[in-house]
Amino acid sequence: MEPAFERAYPGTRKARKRQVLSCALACFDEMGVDAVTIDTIRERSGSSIGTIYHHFGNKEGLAAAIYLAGLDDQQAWFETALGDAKSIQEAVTAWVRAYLEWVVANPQLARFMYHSRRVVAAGTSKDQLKGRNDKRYGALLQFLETGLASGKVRSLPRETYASLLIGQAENYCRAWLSGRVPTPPTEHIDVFAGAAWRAIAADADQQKE
Amino acid sequence: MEPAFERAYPGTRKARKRQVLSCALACFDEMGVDAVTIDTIRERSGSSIGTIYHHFGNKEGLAAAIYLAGLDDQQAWFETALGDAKSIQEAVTAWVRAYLEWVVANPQLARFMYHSRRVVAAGTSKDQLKGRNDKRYGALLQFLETGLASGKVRSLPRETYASLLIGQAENYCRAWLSGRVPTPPTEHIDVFAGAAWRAIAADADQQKE
DNA sequence: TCTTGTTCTAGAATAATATTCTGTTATTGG
DNA sequence: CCAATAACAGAATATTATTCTAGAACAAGA
Repeated sequence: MEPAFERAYPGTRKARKRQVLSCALACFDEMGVDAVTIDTIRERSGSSIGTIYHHFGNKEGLAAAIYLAGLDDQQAWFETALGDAKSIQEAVTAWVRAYLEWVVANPQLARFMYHSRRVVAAGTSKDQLKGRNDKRYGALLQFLETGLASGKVRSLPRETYASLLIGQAENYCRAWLSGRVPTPPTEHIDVFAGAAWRAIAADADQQKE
Repeated sequence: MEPAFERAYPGTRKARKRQVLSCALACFDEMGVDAVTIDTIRERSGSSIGTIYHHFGNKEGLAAAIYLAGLDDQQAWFETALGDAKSIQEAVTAWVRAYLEWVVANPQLARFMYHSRRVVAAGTSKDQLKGRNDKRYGALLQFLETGLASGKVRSLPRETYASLLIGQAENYCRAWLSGRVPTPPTEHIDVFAGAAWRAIAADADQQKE
């Protein structure tokens, strides 16, 4: 059972709900969201139509529940990641590492979330998503500000930093999850942490100290 | 009418087919693939159920036709992009520029393709997709080999180069297409071309000349 | 120009699927 | 123990995808 679902819906009372979530995720992952029928999920989870609709309202609600549980799990994962970082470079490395490790630890969920952001974004309030996202990036932003002030970080359009930091790693994770490359992202932590740092680091001769 | 569809299905005889493709893409883009019904597309395109199924077989076939037309259009776009590049750095810059410009020129198609790779990958033969992809990256690979030999390019795991080159730009394009950042990617060509080059460039003291 | 086979168009008929509804059974709080 | 609420189940209904049949437009050879 995925830790994300245990976290989102704990207790024996919610066991059936978790069971449905887990089976639905497996189905979505194997066949793609819109190829999966409610009846397939019902059969695989040993549940019933009524139960599924009671818990999730409709198919989109089911997808949204999976997505939001995944988002919360990621957030919890990241919250500990930056714990003891002393410098911006350490923070970036820890961040990239946490990103790659979460994907490798939750491949089905990661694949689903990459492909379904849109589905959920439509149904959920934007504020809710934005709030969670801010929390995810919050700690890193502090380091970034400091780094900018000290000249360690290259001055670039604000809106591009997130892409520069995580884009390469994300692209590789997508490739791995879809089988286009064989090596798990975690084996390239150094590569992607290094690339992220070089993407935002100032040139050597521009640093102040 | 999208150039991609004119290219894929030229001639007056295929006008209806293009019309359906274009309307379907607009519907998919506005409502998400699985929220769109065949009847919506029929109504919007002023066509008929029979016509749609005659041309595309089923809904997935319609999505696949859009995807493959987009892929061919991208490929044609890229084929001219590297034309007069003299060095690996110029090639990387031209490549990133072409990538960003295509996305900005074809936002609906780009959004659709980012979200539907999986849908199509299932239905289409992998060789077909791989062949097209190889062709897309082919010219750039030549430069990469040369750059590696001369020491201009950092030695890294082969499978990571593609992600290092295009990951940041792709991430920003996705963010722009989903409204999370306001500025069109083409206004940050320098940022992303520079980042791509720094991601794969060897450190100054490691170059041979 | 006719005619013959093919492609395109159309919409009614059917099949598959999502969702609602009604009733039953467990669980919790008082 | 007794409501009140949540969970569960599956039949009934509504929505949507797909198939089927048939006519219209078209291309190419006689």
